[in-house]
Amino acid sequence: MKVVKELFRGREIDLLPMINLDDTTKFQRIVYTALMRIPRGKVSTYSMLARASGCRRGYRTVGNALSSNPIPLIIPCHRVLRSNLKIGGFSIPGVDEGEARQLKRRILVDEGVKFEGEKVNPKCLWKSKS
DNA sequence: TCGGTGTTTCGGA
DNA sequence: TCCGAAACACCGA
Repeated sequence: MKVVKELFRGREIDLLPMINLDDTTKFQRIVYTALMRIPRGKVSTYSMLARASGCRRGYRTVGNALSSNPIPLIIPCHRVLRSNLKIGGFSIPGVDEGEARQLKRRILVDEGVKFEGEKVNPKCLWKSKS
């Protein structure tokens, strides 16, 4: 948990190589890689990740990949929102769902993402095409 | 083998 | 504009 704190205090992550991708599928790796490309303070959506992964209708798979991500929070699954800019679901094993959602929002705020109620500021959206 | 998943998109009314 | 259905890929029972 200490590491996690450090992560969101502004330190960039070089932990990607540490992540064992052997247990992940090809599609998941694509998703994770795309996720890592999201800069701090930016967020993405399931749809965008799906597009980035090559499958326009792979959003469900993306959600599945995120929910079963090897290292929650290190893989910035918290930067993934629904297409309507709402948080959507977020759960961490061993953490209450409500707590996890709060944590997610807090992390995003800490990273510079601006919230408008339950939604995030569209300006904080990260576009793979830029 | 089957159904569910942190959802989205598309077509018809 | 709104509602219903279908959709890629993958995981667990």
